[in-house]
Parts: sequence; C-alpha cells; structure tokens
Amino acid sequence: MQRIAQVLINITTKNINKAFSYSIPDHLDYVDAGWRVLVPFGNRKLEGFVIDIIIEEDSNRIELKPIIDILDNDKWFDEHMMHTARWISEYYLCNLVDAMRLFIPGKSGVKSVVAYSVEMEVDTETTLVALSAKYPEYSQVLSYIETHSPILSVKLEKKFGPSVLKAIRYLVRNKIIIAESIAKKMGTHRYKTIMSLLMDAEATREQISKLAKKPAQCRLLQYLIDHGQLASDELKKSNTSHETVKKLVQDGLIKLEKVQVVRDSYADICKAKNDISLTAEQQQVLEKIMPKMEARKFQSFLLHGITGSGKTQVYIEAVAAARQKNRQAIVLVPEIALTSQIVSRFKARFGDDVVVMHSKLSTGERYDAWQRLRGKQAGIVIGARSAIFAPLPDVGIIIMDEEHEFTYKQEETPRYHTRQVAITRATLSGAVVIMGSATPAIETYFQTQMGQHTLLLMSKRIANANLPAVTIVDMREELRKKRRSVISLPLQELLQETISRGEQAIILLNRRGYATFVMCRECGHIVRCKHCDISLVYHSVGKKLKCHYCQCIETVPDICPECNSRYIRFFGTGTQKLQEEIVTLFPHIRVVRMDQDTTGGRMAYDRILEAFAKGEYDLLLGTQMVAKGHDVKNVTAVGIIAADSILNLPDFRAAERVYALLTQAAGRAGRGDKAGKVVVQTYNPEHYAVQAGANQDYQSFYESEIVYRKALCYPPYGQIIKLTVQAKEESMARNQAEQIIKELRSLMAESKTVEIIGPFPAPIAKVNDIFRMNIIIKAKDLTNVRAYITSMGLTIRPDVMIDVEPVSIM
DNA sequence: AGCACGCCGACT
DNA sequence: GTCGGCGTGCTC
Repeated sequence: MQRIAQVLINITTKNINKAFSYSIPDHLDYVDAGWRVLVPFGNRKLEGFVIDIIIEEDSNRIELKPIIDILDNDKWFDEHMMHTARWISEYYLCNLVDAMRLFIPGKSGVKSVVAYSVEMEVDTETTLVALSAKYPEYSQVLSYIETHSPILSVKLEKKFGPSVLKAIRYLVRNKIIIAESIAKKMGTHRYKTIMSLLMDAEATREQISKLAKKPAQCRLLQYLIDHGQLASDELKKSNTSHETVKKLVQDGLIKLEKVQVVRDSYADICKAKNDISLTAEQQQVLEKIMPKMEARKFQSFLLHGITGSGKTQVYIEAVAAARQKNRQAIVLVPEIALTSQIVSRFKARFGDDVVVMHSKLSTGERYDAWQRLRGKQAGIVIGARSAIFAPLPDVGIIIMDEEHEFTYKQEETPRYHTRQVAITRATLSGAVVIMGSATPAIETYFQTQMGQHTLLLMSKRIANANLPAVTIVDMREELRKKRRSVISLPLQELLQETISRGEQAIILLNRRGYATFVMCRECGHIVRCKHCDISLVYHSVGKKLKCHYCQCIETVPDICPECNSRYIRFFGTGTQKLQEEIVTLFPHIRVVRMDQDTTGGRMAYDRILEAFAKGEYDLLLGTQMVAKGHDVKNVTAVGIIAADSILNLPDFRAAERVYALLTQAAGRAGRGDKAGKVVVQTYNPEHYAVQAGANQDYQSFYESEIVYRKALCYPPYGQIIKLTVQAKEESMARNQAEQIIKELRSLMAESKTVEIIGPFPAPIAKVNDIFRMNIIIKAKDLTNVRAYITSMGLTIRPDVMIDVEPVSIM
C-alpha cells in the first residue's frame, strides 16, 4: 500500500490541465492535499500543488518520481481555499492551477535555474584538444565550466556574452556537459541576527569591570544592558565591529539568535485615535449589520449611500465589531493607489492590525504580509481585488467599497469577479459582506430586490451638506450659437465665479493626450497604429503620436501617407489641449492636470491631490481619476466635458458607466458647507442616463435601465460568455471562430434559451498584431453552456480566451 | 513553459 | 554531407 500525491504543476500553460502522480518519500509522509511541494518535472524542478492523495494497493506497480521537498512549514491551501479555487475554475472556466495560483504570493514559490557541469564519463583533456581544433571558442567555455562547475547559465553569459548559449547547446547535444535544474525557494522568511546577553545585568557589569582593557567589548555589553538586544545590522549604532561580537560569543557572554523579519512598508503611517460620533443614519445601518455578525452566518448587504454620506465610517465600525470578536476582515477597494484616504483612515483607527496589499509590494513583502494574516498577528487586510485571496483563517467580514467598479473584474485568466469570490468565501466562513456604492451595479441592485442581499440606505450627506445643483448643457445648442470652444459658456461662467470667490473647481474629460486623432483633410485618412486597429493620439509633450493600446510612439507624418497632401490636421480634444484652452481663457488660473501621463511616479497621484487640497491650485483637470473618492471641502464646481462619449460605445453597460461617472464626478462638488454646482456638457441631453445622473436619481435610472436589460436579455436577466479567438491572420481567426460557432450550435440545437452571436471582429480588432474575433453566448442559465465549452476542449486551447460574465462585450 | 525530437532548407 | 530553422509533443 502506497500513498500517491496528485500534483498540479505551477506553470502557466493552458494545455496541461491535469494532475501528475508522485510518490511520497517517508520523511514527508505527512504531506496532504493543500501542500505546496517541489517536484521533478521533465528535467526541471518545479513548484506543485498537492490536490489529492490516492492509495495504491499494490505498490511499485508504476515507476513514479518522488516529491523532492515541501515549500512551506505547513499546509498552504486550507479547505476553504481549495473549495474556492475549485469553484473559480468551474465557474470561470479556467484551469485549476490558475485558480490556485491566486492564493499564493507571487507567481511561483520556486525559481528554477539551470546549472552546467561536465559529464562524468567525459575525458576532458582529449575532448578539449579535439574541440580546440574545430571550435576554439567552445573549448574555452568547456574548460571554464570544468573549473567552475556547477555553474549557472547566467554566470556563463556574464563571462562570455550571449553567444555562449550556442556553445552550451552544442556541448549539451554532444553529451559533453550536463544541465541540472536547481530550484530556489522564493518569498520565504527573511531573518536577521539578534544578539542579547547570556547573563543578567548584574553579572554582566561584573564582567565589564574585568574587561577594562577591551573598550569595544565593554561598549557593546553596556549597550546590551541598556537596550536589552541589538540586531547585527545595527552594530554601528554601538560603534562596534563584527570581530568584537565573535569574541564575546566565544567567551560565553552574549548569544546570537535568528529572528524572522516581517517587512511592512506601511509601518510608519500614523495611528492617532479618532473619535468620530456617528450620524443617526450610520447608527441605524450598523444596527442592522451587527446582529448578523453575532450569528456567524453568511449575510450580504448592499450599502447604497449617496456620495459624501459617510460609508467609510460604517466600514470602520463594522470591522471594529468583527475585530472585537477576534475575527478577521478583508477590505476591498477598486484601486489602492486611488484610495489612500480609506487606507489612512483604517490605519489611523487600527494601526498595525492593518495590512495593506499593494501592487508594488515585492513577493517577499507580500509573503510576509500574508504570513502575518495567517498567523493572526494582523487582523485586517486592505487591498485591490487580489486581497480577496489573502489567507485569513477566520474571516468575519468582507467590505467591498465602490462595488460597481469594473476593476473588480480581473481582465486576464482567471477572469473572476471579486464580488462573486467574496460571496463564495463569506458563505464558507460564515462572514458578513458589505458592498458599498452610491451607484450600485445593476446586477447587484437587482439581486437586492430579489432578496439576495439586504438593502441599507444612506441618503443624507454628513453635516447636512446638500447635493450640488446640476446644469445640463446641450453642446449641439452651443454649436448653433457658433460657440466652438470645448468649454461651453455656462461652464466658463461657472469657473469664473468659482475662482473669483476663492473656491476650487474640477473638470473631467475622459481622454488623455492632446488631439485624439490625426486626419488628412484632403482624403480623410486617419493615422492608425501599425500594430493595433486604433487611431493614434497626438501628445504635445514630445510632439509625438502615441498608441494608447500598445504604447508605441510614432512621429507625426508631414505628408499624408495615402494621398501625399500636406493637410494633416489634429482633431478631438484630450486633457493636454483642454489645459491649454483653459490657460488661454483664464490666464491667471492655477491649473493642475491629472491623468496617466502626469501620474507616472509612485506617489504622483497623492502629491497632485494633496497640493490641490492645500489650495495650491484653483482647478484640477483630468481623466476619470479626478472623480474618485477624494474629499476636498473647497471644491464647489465640477465640469464634465464629454459626459456621454461612452454612450457611443457598443456595450450594454455604457449607460451604467455614464450614470456612475456623472454621479461620482458631481459628488466631488459641495462636500463642505458651501453649495456645489455642476455643469454637464453633452450631445445626448435627453438620454436617461444623463438625465438621471444630473438629478442623482438612482431609482429612475435603474428603472429605465432594467427595462432595457430585460428586453435584450442582458444581465441580470441573461448571462453572457464571451469567447475571443486570436490569430495572426484575420481569416484564420474568422475561420476558427466560425467553426466553434458551428459546433456550439449543433450541440445546443434543442435548447432555445441560448443565443449565439457572431463571429464579429472585436471593436478593436487588432492589438499588438493579433487579430481578435468575438463570439457572444447569451443564456438564461449558463450551466449547460459551460459543460459544452469544456467538452469541446475550448478551455485548454491557447488561441481561445473565455470570459464568463464579461464586464463589457467589446 | 521549456526542452527534446524531427523534418526541411542553406551552408562547408 | 552538417547546422540550425521552427513545428510538434511530452513532462508523473
């Protein structure tokens, strides 16, 4: 009888979707499902996840390679994680390894490198002679390998340059040297050495008096008496050298210990206690949440609170309640860089109990942060969507701020939605989920109405600040009045008034760059990216054309590449041009621009916001990011330039996006005691999303939108799977897509509730020289569709991307 | 993913 | 004839 481990190999290839069997050596007999292990795979050593143990009755029936080692001191994946990973792989149609990888810090727990040494049977002397006649440069490499073996390929490259790869290949092929895979564990603990006294202070003082002629040793001992301990990397603090330490250890006066270092890059953020009294509304909402928390049962809430109603304080109190019961909390935010306010408020309240997950954390830092949560040394994790996978042993509450944000959907495999994972996880561990938003996703609101979530309403702004007054400006009307400026007259007037009163304004324009497209006036030719099917954007900084998809940069052509005319002109307005226009209109205004181009650096976003909040600028202009979650009391005016440009996109969520954008942008105005004013410029003033957005009337927006969704069977009434077929040739992509559709149709011939649309080229059909063909599958229920897709083998085809419940059908 | 194997064209 | 191009298939 023999226990055999079923192991998934942690490599990112779609076409391996099966477990491999390994024997378990005696000294690792405790290895069980959920362990991370090191296994031989081909001629490499790789990380594997044990997903199952099977018992083989007659042992040695098959030759199996053994597990080499374990990667952690205990099992990494607990029952809940395994369950959630399985659910993700089934629901979102991805490989189980891909789903499991979400639960580990970094991409892999091991780094595999190759080392070379000379083959045992090879007689180096004669080989060298033979080689030097034929390939003198190869013989040099060989003799270097002989004297330095085993040697890493990177080191050989450093020594001989990249051409050494050719030599290595030759030597391996001819069995003169052998390649050996070496696995290095990644992201494990970092240790530092701490020294401390072996005896008590009294005894040590006695020793010091005997060491009068050894001043360095005395200094160190004295330091240890005063401070208790000293880290070896802080030796210079006591003005002592390494040799002194060695001597004292030898003499038995001090001892050295290895202690694990926990890296925490946010450790230094303030933690002043704040005492905020709750509003009546906040109190009421919390009273509904608390009993459910007591019950330790899953319950989800939709916290529908208008902008500025104080949702963050509700989150903080709810988390505090969970912590009091010694349960842990996950706080999800759409994007950590844009939400430093929420982070600092949690830090201020909970101090070191908060772990901030940051995309810029190194694997090691991430590992340590997770380790603190696993060991319950910290109880709260804040982060973007990946924080939902943090290894908390006992989750009591999951907060999802701005639950409608699309960043909660991962746009690469596994294409999970954080909301779904949160609910799955909370169900398993009996936790409460609070989804907060001023503009809930249509699906979430619908589910709430169906009784899946409990609705919590907050409809008053803190300190009774009023919602801003909104003016809709019909830009067609402006044009009729011969006003061609991007900034309409009403907006100009609003800006003028606001600035003259010493107040601040925000302007939002959804396009960055200077001119959004470049066209020949003679023939209408539009300059496009060579690799992507998209028009290039002119950037005035550097005077270049940029592709916003593949980031490539081109020079502006002098003459039209189509008709050779010289009438190349710039059209459309981006944030750069808008800034220029504002400076022309109001020469004395201090303007700061915020978009991807100005927030390149790590903290640039915070810096700009901080300067603006301090009043160093009168006007903040930029893309969507100016509308996110900040709170500047002196802002009383907001202008939205092309509010409806999104409406022209062929996407069923366009209206929802417009409504959310309008509400959020408008929500920036009048957060203090002064009234706010908003100007919305649009070419679709009568559209329900624009109207409802201007009135901040979610109900009426929801009611119009849900009718449209129902009529066209879009979510929440129908579910969607998007298939994207990729190929280098357009015809190839089309053929493949057509074949898939044919097969799907024949499989689903009898089911009438499934609708297959396509194939049609993705709205941006070519990105980075790859053509993309889309297929949309709409159904009341996707269960059968999933089964068909899997049985057709689409899940393991590298040229087919599967997006279950896509955020957009583009 | 890597890496071997294997079948074709461009060279000594 | 050999070297090296890349297409295919396998890894317990």
